[in-house]
Amino acid sequence: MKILFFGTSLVSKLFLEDLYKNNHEIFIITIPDKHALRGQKLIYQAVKIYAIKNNISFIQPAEFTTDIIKKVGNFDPDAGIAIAYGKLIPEVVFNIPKYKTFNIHFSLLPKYRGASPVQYALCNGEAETGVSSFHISEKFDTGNIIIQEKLNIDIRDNAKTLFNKLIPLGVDVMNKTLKLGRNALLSSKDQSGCPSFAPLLKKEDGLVDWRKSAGDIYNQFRGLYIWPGTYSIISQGKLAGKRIKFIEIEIFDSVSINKDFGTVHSIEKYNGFTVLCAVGKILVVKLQPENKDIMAAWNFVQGGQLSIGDYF
RNA sequence: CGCGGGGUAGAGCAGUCCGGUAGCUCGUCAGGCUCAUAACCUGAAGGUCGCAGGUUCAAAUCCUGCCCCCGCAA
Repeated sequence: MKILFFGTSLVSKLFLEDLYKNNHEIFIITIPDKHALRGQKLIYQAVKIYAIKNNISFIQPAEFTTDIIKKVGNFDPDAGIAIAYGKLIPEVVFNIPKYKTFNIHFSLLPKYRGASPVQYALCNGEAETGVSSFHISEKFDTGNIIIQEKLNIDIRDNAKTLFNKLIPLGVDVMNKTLKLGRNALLSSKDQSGCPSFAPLLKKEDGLVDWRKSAGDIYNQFRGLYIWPGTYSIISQGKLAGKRIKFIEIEIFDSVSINKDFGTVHSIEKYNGFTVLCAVGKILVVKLQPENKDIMAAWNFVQGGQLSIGDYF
């Protein structure tokens, strides 16, 4: 099949890989290159790197000019697939392919419409999520559902492990949807149920609120595991004012009711240290101080960086 | 030339301003104590203080150049 592929990130690259291996003829639309990390280096996104490596043709339009639209039309695609593309696709473009364009979304739509469905499902402590394929319409994530498959979320799952489960399922759903071809258009149904939203995450969403319960904080940690991560800022102690990123945490106790939430409560030999939450305690196992490498929380304590009684 | 922090024993840090025997908490090894231990006691090993120059009687510390790591911002 001739496939028009909209994608940018690592996740979309994994879908692209499957399409490429299945010998589809692919034309990629990905986002323009973005600025830099610490120095000023240009970063190529995963999809672009893969496209270059495998000599797949791609374009990086900043906007869909008539010229771009003409190019896409010349490719004459059978189907369009959008996965983590990162920009809104105008109707004139997503309607170009014969069977239109569908999207793979990692939630049971209409739940968790938006850019971060996996993360939000975890943050909310959901026990179940899934993958939906749907026809793209003008509004984000509102199109008609083609295929929907469920997946259980394990209590130990974090964003990384859950993505690892959802991606193969998503690839499967993508292939099934492709196989439907024109029939996908006929069989798709309106989204039913109460919609909820999972907007793009911001760095600040990673700030831990110790007034919450240990369970809620742990869910937040699971959800934001890959990005932006969870962090807190030391208010009182040797490193007052410094930011600490949490790399690995556990629920240490989920029942105690605490008044001095945010306080370092105990040092657990070799394991790390505990912090009081409004309800329960969190054990910090691995962390990354501002300007430092990732280290075991226990080692952090060894260096005298944090003591019992200090607080976030 | 975006802003900033850092490189000292296997780990995490102090010491650097104000040059003068390389220190702390752990780990490791040996011995002791103990029914026992990731507990306690005693002892030991382990460092070209990121690299290269310079100043000095003397440099982890002051000066110059370079390499590497990281946080933030975008």
